[in-house]
Amino acid sequence: MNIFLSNTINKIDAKGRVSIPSQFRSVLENQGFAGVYLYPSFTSQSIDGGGESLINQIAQSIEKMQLFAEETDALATALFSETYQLNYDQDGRVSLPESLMMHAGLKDRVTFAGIGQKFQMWEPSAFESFKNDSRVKALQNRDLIGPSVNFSKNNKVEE
Amino acid sequence: MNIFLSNTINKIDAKGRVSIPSQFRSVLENQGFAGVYLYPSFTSQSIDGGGESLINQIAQSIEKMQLFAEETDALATALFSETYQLNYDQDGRVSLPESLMMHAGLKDRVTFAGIGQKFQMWEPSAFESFKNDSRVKALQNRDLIGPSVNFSKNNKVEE
DNA sequence: TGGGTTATCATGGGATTTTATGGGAGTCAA
DNA sequence: TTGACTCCCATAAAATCCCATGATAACCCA
Repeated sequence: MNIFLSNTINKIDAKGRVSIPSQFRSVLENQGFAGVYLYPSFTSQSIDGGGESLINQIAQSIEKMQLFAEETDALATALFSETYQLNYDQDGRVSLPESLMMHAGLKDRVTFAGIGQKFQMWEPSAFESFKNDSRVKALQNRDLIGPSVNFSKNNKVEE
Repeated sequence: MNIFLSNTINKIDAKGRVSIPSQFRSVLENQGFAGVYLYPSFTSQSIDGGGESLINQIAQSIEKMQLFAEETDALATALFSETYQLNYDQDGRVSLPESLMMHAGLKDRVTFAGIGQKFQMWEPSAFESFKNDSRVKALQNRDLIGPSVNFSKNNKVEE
């Protein structure tokens, strides 16, 4: 598999360890190494995560921006200084940094949600409400997605 | 064959396994790998399914959008976090996630209905009533399809 | 054309493997 | 020492593999 899909809830144990879901690990390992990059989401109370290719994409888009040096630096600093590279052990577990736990309001359980190029980690009940809101927005914006996802209005090629 | 056609009812066994109809499997394998992508339909109480090409289309349209936009995350969450990639075993069976079973109201039997680029999975009796409605709408809108599909009284886009 | 033989397929169930998770023991630094 | 972090092993539950069966469909040949 090469994109992050589906969602699961895993436990954070007494030592602060969490298992990265096995399907996510196989995506990560396809990208090059047995670990994750995590940083606090800019837009929500969750943690964004991904592998080599996510980090490369972000680095590239920062380079491409035609900004004054200071602004680019500020963005890069904001992003990278809060980004952690965590290698998981042979059981597939990492221990989360305090600041990320805080940002997402995590206690003893965490929802891993695959969203394609990256995944997010949420406090489970917070994720539930976000998901419901997302579904509503997606329905409103379904034209953006394109004709291929036949998720359409009057549809019906059916029979 | 490269599109999904016709419909069959298969059993969900005690372990929660279902056989993907063999004709569907051959479509899927033509697309690259021995598995399905499943997600809850946005518009009905059913499960949408397809192969590589369906998921690639979805992924591409989302990639085209901007990386940090809030809307993009919401859209990607709505689509991907509820999408499951299930590789079927050598008998052609998958086990369905709880949340999909719930969404479609499945118990011990499921109707697979081919609708071209993708297929749907329905609780059998729910599918029956949906099919009847669809046929009425399809007849009303048959001009939309174009002259090439001669989709006359005895219908059948099939074959 | 009809009848019998072969494949193919959906399904049941036992055996094996994977996965998430708990906890012990070792390492290193303050 | 104490705490943070590994590495390693144990376990239970879930997913997957593998084999057997019956039913149906496809095939073949007189």
